[in-house]
Amino acid sequence: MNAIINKDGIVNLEQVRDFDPEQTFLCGQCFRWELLDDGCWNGSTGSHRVKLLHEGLKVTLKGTSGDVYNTVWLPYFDFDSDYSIAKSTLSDGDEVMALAIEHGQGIRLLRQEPWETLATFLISQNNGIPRIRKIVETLCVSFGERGTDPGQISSFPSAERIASLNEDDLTVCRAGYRTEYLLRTARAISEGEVVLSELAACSYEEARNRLLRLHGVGVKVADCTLLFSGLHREAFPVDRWVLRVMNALYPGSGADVFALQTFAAKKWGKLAGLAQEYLFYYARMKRIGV
DNA sequence: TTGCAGGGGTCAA
DNA sequence: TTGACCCCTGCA
Repeated sequence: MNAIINKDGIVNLEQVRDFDPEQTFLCGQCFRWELLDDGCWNGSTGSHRVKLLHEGLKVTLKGTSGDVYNTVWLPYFDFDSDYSIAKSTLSDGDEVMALAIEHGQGIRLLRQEPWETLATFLISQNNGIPRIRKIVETLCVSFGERGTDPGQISSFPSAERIASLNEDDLTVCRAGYRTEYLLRTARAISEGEVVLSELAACSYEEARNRLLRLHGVGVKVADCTLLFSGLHREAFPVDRWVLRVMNALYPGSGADVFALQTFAAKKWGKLAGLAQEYLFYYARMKRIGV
């Protein structure tokens, strides 16, 4: 992949393989990217915003710079990873997986900002996608930092910013009982009870155990946080969808979360999280397990 | 219009 | 292991 960096805030990427923004943004790992009328995707991570246009093997990023691309967007999109090796490893001797990869060939696992990922999946629990998007958007618009240019979106509020609020302030988000989880977790993070930047250096099990100390964070939210922030790609989040899908595609793989995660760890190891995304996307497209 | 079930979980008993 | 939790959406 080649990156051509212009001075006017535009980065042109050529020969971008294994990337389809629709598949990547709509496979359930993020909730803030939106498709605009001009065909661009508008999104953000941390305090950085960008517009993305995808045409064949070309990707154009607008509203950024060479430095920000190299330090923020390149790792965010996981563009420095070669997915072809992972794909051939996963599909070797596995027809189900080969088919799933064919359908979701452009999925990339993002490396999202850990706090934003944690907070978003805290909000996602027992909730539907449109409503998750609405709550996250209200949170950002109400408490994030606003971009200076017209059409730019608000950034995700920091843990410290949310920790400075109270439950009444957050009622505007209409998150219900999740408000308490968000507030308590934001306070715990800002007080250093769990240091998110240390999780990458921990083993997967240790990282997960640390997240589980947070009030409102269970196994599902912890695994989503570790997988979708790129901290531990072997995480295999199991929700009711995954449970149904796995039992439809791999009969006997497990009747509960623990059994399924054991199956996934044994079968896919460090690639378990990626395998899950291909299977999940495929199952949703084909309405398998519905 | 109203009522009800269910949603990509977690906590506490 | 089970019910409650907030609140929105879809459906009858």
